[in-house]
This record gives sequence, C-alpha cells and structure tokens, in this order.
Amino acid sequence: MATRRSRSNDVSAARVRAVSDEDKERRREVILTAAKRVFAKKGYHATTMGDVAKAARISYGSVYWYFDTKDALFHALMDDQELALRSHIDGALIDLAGADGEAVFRASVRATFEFFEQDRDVVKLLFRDAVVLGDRFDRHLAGIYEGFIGDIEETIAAAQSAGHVVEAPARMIAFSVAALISQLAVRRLTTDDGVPASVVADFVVTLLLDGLRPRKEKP
Amino acid sequence: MATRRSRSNDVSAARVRAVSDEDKERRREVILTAAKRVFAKKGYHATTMGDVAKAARISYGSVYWYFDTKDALFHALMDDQELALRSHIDGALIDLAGADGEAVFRASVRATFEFFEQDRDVVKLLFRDAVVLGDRFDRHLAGIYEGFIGDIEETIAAAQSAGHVVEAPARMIAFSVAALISQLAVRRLTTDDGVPASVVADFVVTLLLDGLRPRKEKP
DNA sequence: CCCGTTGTTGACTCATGAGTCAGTTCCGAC
DNA sequence: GTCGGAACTGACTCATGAGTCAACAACGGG
Repeated sequence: MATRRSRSNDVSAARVRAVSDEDKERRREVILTAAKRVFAKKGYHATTMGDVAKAARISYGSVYWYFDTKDALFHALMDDQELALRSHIDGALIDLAGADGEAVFRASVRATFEFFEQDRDVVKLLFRDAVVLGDRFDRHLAGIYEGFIGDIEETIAAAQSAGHVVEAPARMIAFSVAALISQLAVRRLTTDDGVPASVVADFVVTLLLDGLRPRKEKP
Repeated sequence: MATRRSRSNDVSAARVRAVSDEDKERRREVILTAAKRVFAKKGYHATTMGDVAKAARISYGSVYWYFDTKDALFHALMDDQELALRSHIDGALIDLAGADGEAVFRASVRATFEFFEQDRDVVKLLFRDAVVLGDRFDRHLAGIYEGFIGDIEETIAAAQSAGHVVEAPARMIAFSVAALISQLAVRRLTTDDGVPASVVADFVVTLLLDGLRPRKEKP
C-alpha cells in the first residue's frame, strides 16, 4: 500500500488510468519501451503509431496523449537512450577514480560495447533510424554524438600533453574513435561472429593505441 | 550523323523516344542520375516517384517503364554506385603495379575518400538511405561492403605474412578499416571543416598503421 | 502510307497511416 | 452522491504517394 490504494502497479495494462505524476511517468516509459522495440524491429517509417499503441497495450489515441507526434516520440526515445548510455558508462567508471587515461579509455569503450550488446535495439535506433530522417533527426543525433566526441577529445588532448599520444588534431582523432566504435557496433548487428563485446572493445582500443605496424620497442 | 538520323543527342528531354538500345541505356542513366540527386537530397522515403520523374524531365509513368518499382530503382542505383566506386579505385591503382602493400593501401583509401568527396550524394545514398530500409537493402549493402572488406582482408593477410602487420584476425581488422572509412565519410557530410579528402585519408592510414601511442624506434 | 510495336503520358485508383475529435470512463474533491 | 476534469478510446478524416492503365505518339517494316 504504497501511495494510496495502489490498485495494481501494472501501468502497462490499458483501462487502468494513470493519475499520479509517477503513474504518468511510468506509462510514458511503457510507451517508450514499446516504441523502442517496434521501431528497432521495423524501422521508423514502417512502424505505425498503431503498432506502438498495440505494443504498449494502450489505445491508439492514448499514445497521442503522451506524445504530440510520431517525431516527438522518436526524439524522446533518442534522449532516453542517450541518457541510458551515458549513465552506463559513468557507472563503469566509478571505481576507476584515480586510474590513468588508458584505463579510463579502455573501460569507456568496453562499457559502450557492452551497452550496445545488451540492447541491440538502441543501436538500430540511434545508428540506423536516426540517420535516415535527414535534417530533423540529424541535428539531434549530431548533438548526441557531439557530446561523446567532446569527451573523447578531452581525454585525447590530456593524453597528448602528457606525451602518451602522438600529436595530431585531437578532434580528428576523437571523430575517428567515435566512428570506429559506432560503426563496429552497427556491423555487429548483422555479422555476428561469436566474438563477445569485451573482446571487440579491447581489440579496438589496442588497434587505436598501437596501430597495425609491429612495434619493436618493449613498452 | 552517327547512328542514323540522330535527332538530337539530348535523351533527357521528354517526348523524344528512346529507340535504340543505347538510347534506352542512356535514358536509364538519366533517370538514375536524377534519382541519385533527389534521393540524396530528400532521403528515400521523402522522395516520391514524381520527384524522380520531374528531376529526370520525364513523365511519371515512364519511370515505371524503366524500373518496375521504387525499390528496384534504388537497388539499381546502389549497383551503379558500387561499380563507379570500384572503377575509381581501380583507376587510382593502375600506375602502382609493382608498389608495396602500404602504398596500395594508402592509394586505395585516398581514392575512396576522393570519390566520396567528389560526389557526396553517393555517401548519402549508400550510408544513409540504404541503411534505413532494413533487410531489403541491408542485404544488398552488406554484399557491397563484403566485397570491399574481402579486398582489404586479403591485403592485410598478405601484409601479415610479410611481417608488416601485427598478428590479429585479418577479418576484424578489415572490418575496422571499412568502418573507419565509411563512418568518416559520413561524418564529413555534416561536419565540414575545410580539411581536404586526401589529408583525411592520409590521417586515417597513418592512424591505423602507427596507432596513437608514440613510437620510439626510427622506421 | 499504313499498321503493329514500343515508348510515353498523366489522370486515376487504392491502400495506408498520421493525426483529430466527439464521446466515454474513471478519479478525486467537495 | 455528484460534479468537473483528466485520462482514455477508436472510428473517422484527409493527405499522400506507389503503382496502374487506357489512350496516345513516334518509329520502322512492309
């Protein structure tokens, strides 16, 4: 008996009205979750609002009570997933407070791949659907990207001034890193060799740090 | 007076009938070119067959004389552009017959970036639109990718057995290379710093070969 | 010069799906 | 209890766009 006469905490079932702000927030989440699944499965254009409604076990009209338009729903989804990814990475970095740049970098990349591995729908959403809606969503996606690239750039710049990373435009490097990660994540969707995410992550980091050419010196 | 009574070699104008196979082939090309422009500009879904027809200065119905469906048109476009890219790269490699692997690799990457720089519409087509149509085009795109990745893999494997490249799954490396190139090409569409394609290409190759960590040994 | 073929045209059909809205039901307040 | 409003419903509207088709026009062969 939490808040009041808590009917049943299954907000997903229709015909049960969301009254409190928490209820409404929860139902919003239900819709978002359903939408993520459906969008990821069929793609933005092939997905109808009816599909979303059905997946959320809610009426057609109700979706519009929570989201003004299909676009708005998708934007909300993107925001949601960006946040989720960020907090997942942050979580992975918590017990690395005093570690060096390489360890942080490695952990971040690993966390990213893990996140994408756990929930492939996010990948489809962000790197497939979001890309297609040219302009409208491009801007939004670019913003999300921008955030991560900025973070990477900072790390790189710090490593450069410590002499751990070769001199080159930090931004260009950051771009490349982000590109490599995102594109590999996408590719893993279709080409599933059994290689686990953490291995791919380590491979990427090592590739970036050491390059393809064999090194003669011992580290 | 080439073939016969060569009316006017402007096959793009409507109301001029394409009779010979060459004429038809040329008109097909006109449609493809127009379609490329329009698809690239507005994206697959936002583009109507009417748009294509208008851009090709041809009637609505005529587009369907040359292509059965919108999907077929798009697939044809993808084929067309793959071929164009391949021959552009091949062209760049002609006078490198006896060169070493690194030179070939560098030249290939540079040619690729140049190709994408010259015609940004291709990039949009292949890496934006094609990705969105889940399944139908994914397969096709994966096939195209596959071809290039196979080539890269071969080069890498050769370099490995010559001891010029570190031991690691050649396929994974090839994936990464392709990922880096394609994603950077896409990114350059939206974020246009003035950096020319050849510089980006060299940067990518050097990054891949030498890595971010400074090398102590002299080559 | 006529006729069959083949290319060309654009108005039309028809399915689809986003968004609306008039109505219904549930809830808390009084 | 009953009232007002907020949450909810789903049938409907309306625009849009892929694909069709009947008519038309250029061409080449006879």
